[in-house]
This record gives sequence, structure tokens and C-alpha cells, in this order.
Amino acid sequence: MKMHIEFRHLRTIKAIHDTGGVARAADVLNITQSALSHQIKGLEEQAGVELFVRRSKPMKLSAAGMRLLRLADRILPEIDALQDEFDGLRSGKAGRLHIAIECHACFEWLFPVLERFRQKWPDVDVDIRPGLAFDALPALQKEEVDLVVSSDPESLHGITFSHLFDYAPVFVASSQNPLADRDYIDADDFREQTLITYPVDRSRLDIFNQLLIPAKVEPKAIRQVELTAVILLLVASNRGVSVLPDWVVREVKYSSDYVTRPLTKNKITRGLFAATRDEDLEKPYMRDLIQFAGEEAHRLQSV
Amino acid sequence: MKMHIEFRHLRTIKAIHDTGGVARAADVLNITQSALSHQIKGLEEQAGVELFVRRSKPMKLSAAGMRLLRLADRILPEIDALQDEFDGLRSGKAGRLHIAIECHACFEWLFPVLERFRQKWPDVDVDIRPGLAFDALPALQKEEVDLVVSSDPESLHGITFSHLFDYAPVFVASSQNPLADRDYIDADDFREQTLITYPVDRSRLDIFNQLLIPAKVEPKAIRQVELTAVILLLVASNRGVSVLPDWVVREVKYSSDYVTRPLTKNKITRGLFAATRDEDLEKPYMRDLIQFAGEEAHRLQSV
DNA sequence: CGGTTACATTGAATCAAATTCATAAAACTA
DNA sequence: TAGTTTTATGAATTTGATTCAATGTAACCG
Repeated sequence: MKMHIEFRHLRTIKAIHDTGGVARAADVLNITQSALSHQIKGLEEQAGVELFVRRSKPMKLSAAGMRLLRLADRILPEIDALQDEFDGLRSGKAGRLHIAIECHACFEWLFPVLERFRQKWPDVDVDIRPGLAFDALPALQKEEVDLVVSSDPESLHGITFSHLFDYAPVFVASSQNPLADRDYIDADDFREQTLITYPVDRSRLDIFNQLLIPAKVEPKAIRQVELTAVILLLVASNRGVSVLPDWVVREVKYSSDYVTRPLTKNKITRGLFAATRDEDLEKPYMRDLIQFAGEEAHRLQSV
Repeated sequence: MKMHIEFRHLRTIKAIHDTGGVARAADVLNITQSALSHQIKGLEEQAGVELFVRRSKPMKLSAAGMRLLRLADRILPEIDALQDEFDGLRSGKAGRLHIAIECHACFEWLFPVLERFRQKWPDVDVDIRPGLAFDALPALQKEEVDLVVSSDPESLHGITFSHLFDYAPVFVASSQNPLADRDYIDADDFREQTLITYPVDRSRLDIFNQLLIPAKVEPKAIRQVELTAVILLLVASNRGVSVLPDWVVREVKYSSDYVTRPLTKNKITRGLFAATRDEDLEKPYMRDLIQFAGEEAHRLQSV
């Protein structure tokens, strides 16, 4: 009778030890004592070791049996815990939320959102992947990530774009800059400026896809900078100008070093979206995150 | 298809992850790909959770699947380790050696022996139980203990008494004691003495079963003391006399506080034995212990 | 002791579930 | 798109765990 150690055996060992006898254990496990006898025999054969001392009648665990019992005590609770986790997962308390963000500046509002989120959903596995290196939406479809922050909704099968909030890309420049006294900024104004942007393809930058590309305008120079704080530093010392979302520039609006101006007379406005798989939208924690994001953005923009 | 989580499933999960695909995993596990497919399906049903992401073709573990994988990585090595332990146990490297000693004074030579023993057999679970409270030989038969140190070999089914060494019970007294100048001590000499013994039944004391009981002599008084050191203390201050094994009195033989004298003209000699279950005598560590005991006693007595 | 009871083992029969076989469906590749 | 690889499915099969019925054995008790 070839046999592997199985959880069944661990439960058996534990039951026999707890009840102090095969007969009683069989009762607890709802099988016949014969079954247990066979089971033990098989197990002892496979282990090559006597698990029980049979000299006394209600038989007791041998040294090896005790060793196995200790293993059972360690392992069985783990299985149960896993089951609980899965139950939680099914009922929507636990889960995974790996976020890909296509926009650098989004960290600004995302971190506070995630902080709040983690309070409420401690069992959800949260992670952020700067989604600049790869194609975020296919990754979403392949379940490599669970949420993509994007401002370019596409019609994709199985993917829903939930509107988070609107924002305005805002022109930022040093107060020393000649453009500082304009009421608003137009595409042509960039011809003589050094434009500082995040290091991503220009098709993903609002300033290009909303203004410069349609107007076929090329700035005098482009400088790519990773961090928002550094961009602002360079702008303050008039090494260039930049275009940032309003929730970022709100902080510098009242500093005398900077001026902020709307883009175009009508002020460009864009929407930000959370792309998720359709089925995930059912999950309560997912709806929560989307709501939190809207609230946080509103809070930032209202300052 | 009702199904419990089993080790089989853990192995499956691990194999699929390692090989990166069901088909390959099936190969490794030497079962058909179909079997695995069924297995996974059953497991997912029972767990109530999707374990794999099927959107891409070589399918990948989902979040829940990863969780299960982590469990597998934790548990499977434990099982293997247990198997190894059992193998070791079977091949005689590991085991249990619970010793019951019926004689108090035996600690003297037993501790050095066990120290040496533990160096050589680190995987053997050694323990000592002062076997004075219970009947040691039945306990040996019931595998409650594995070795009994005794000086009264009996013919018992399944039990072998291995001779460890011989020793002589020796009379000890204060050098102030009137008996101090005798060449040897006889039973009658005890009539006017306070005899200090270990607190056990007199039938288990050499002085009684070898000398006083046959001679029908009763000491003037008996005082029971637990510790060897205390017995010697009392003897030194002439509060009584005692009879101790030669390996104990060797230490005091050259102190001016004590005298030691043989019992009877011919000097009583006794044997000490290790009682074990017959089958345990095969075990290499058991033979080793018995040999060590003989050597250590020899060393002590030769001082 | 001898009889009674509780407990454990055994072999054959049974039954459930894991696996295989044969085939279909789906996804990737070129 | 054709061809290949990978996974899924349903029915047949096999494996092996469990039960049944009977036997063996240690503990218990007057």
C-alpha cells in the first residue's frame, strides 16, 4: 500500500493524541476505527518508523509519533488560516491592488489616498509600479496589475475607465520670466522657452498632446527631469518653464518666486481616470479607492 | 468534486510555478496534464478562489495562488526534513534514550557518561527520570523509558540486563567514630549506629538486602537523606554512618575527616546492570552508552 | 485466575475520487 | 491565417481509502 504523508494523517495523529486512543479518534473524525488502523499502518510503512507504542492498550504516541504531532500542530493551523484568508478574499475583504501610474505627478495625491486606504483595508496587498516603462493597459488585462491611472481612456474589452477628477495643466514659470505678466499662455509662447518635463514620451505629456502638437509648435529646448521638486527648483531659478497639474502647483501659487498661468484663453482641462478590469469594480475596496482618490484630489485642488 | 487541500496540491502548485506551465509541471510530477487540470479545478472550487490567471497562455499564479505557493514553500521542506529524521531514526542515528535510575548514587558516574554520549549522538533525545517513584521495569516494557539502571537483574520477557561494572558498597564513618579502627565492618557493628541512607525502600539498599536483613540486624536509628553530599556532611560530623558505592567514596578516601572500610571480611561486591528492551540492544547508540558506562565507572574506581 | 469488556488488527468487499485517455478549445507564433 | 503550444472537458479507468465482518489482545474485575 503505497502512501504519502497527507493532511489526513496529521489530523489523525492529532485526533488520536487528543482523544487518547484510536477508537475515540475514529469517532471524532467520523470514520471507522478500522479505517484509522489501516491509515496508521500505511503511514508507518511509508515513514519506516513506529509511530505508536502498542505495548500498553490505549496506544500512545512514540517518540517519532510525537515528532509528527509537533509537525501537525505547526501545519494544521496554517492551513486553516489560509482557508480563512481565502474566505476573506472571496468576500472581498482581502485582495491585491497593484497600481500602475502613467503620470509622475500623480504620486502627489496617490500617497495620501493609499495611506487612508491601508487604514481601512489592511488585508489588501497594495503596491505601486511606476508604469512608465511598460504598457500598462495590456498588463491590466493580463492581471499583472489591477489598476492603471491614466488620462487617456480607450475603449478596451473588459476594461472600465472610472472618472476620478478633472484637473488643469498649468503653466509655471519664474517670476523673472518675460511671460510672467501674461494673463494666459498660448502654444506660440513656448517657441522661445526651455520646457522642463518628466522623462516620458511626449505623446503622454499634456502640454504636447493638448497644445504643442496640435499647434505644431516646438519649444526652444526640452529638458527632462525626474522629480517634481527638482522641476520646480529649476523653474524658480528661471532655467526653464514647465507645465504641471494644478494639484501640484497649488503649493507654489503663493510663493513670490513663481507665477502660474492658465494654458490658452479657455484654460485646458483634462480628466483623470482609473482603469480597472470590469469584474474588479464589484470589489468594495476597489470602489473605495476610486472614491478616496476623488476626495483627495478635491481636497488638494480646493486649497 | 469534493476535495480537501492536500500535500499533492502544494506540490502541484510549486511544480507549476517552477516549470511555468501545467504541461511542463505534469511532466515533472509524472502524471498527465489532464490530471493536473482536474486537480487545479477541484482545488479552486474547494478554496473558492482563482489560483491562476488564465488570460495569458502559459498560465500564471494569481495573488491567491502566490499565497498558496508561499505556504507550500514553508511546509514541503518540513515534510522532507521529517522524512530525513525518520530515515535517521531507522538507521539508528536518532532515537530516544530515557533512562530510569533506581539508585541515587548513580548520578555520579551517569552525568559524565551522558556528557560524552551527547557529543557522539546529538540526535538522540536523552532524558533521566529518577525512577524511585515508580516501577521502572514495567515502565521499560511499556516503552515509557528505554533503559533502567539496576543492580537486581530479573528474568523478564523481552528485557535484557547488560552488565555494566562491579562495585563494592563501602562503609563510611567519621574518623572520630569508634568503628574507625576496625579492619572491616560486620552486620553486628550497626546495632549501635545511626545509619544514613537514601530515602528509598530498604529492600533496594545494598546495606540491607546484602547484610542487615540476612543477619537480622536493625541499626540503632535510620536517617534518610536525599543528597550524597549531605550524607557525607553528616557522616563527617559523626552524626551517623553510611554505606555508599565505592565510586562515591573514592573522593573522601584520602580526607582525614572520614574513614572507609570494607563490609565483611570478604568485602561485599555487587554488579550494576543496564536493563533494556531486547530490540533496543541492536541500536548502535545503546551499545555505545553501555560501553561508555563501563569505561567511566572503571575510570572512577581506578582513582 | 477465567470471563468480560474495550481496543486494535486483518482481509475482503466496497466505494469515492484521482488519474488517464481521447478530444476539444483557446491562445500564442510566425 | 495556419500551425503549434497550452489548457479544458467528459467518460472510462484505476487507485487507494474506507467499511464490513471477524479475529486477536491487552486491560479489568469479581
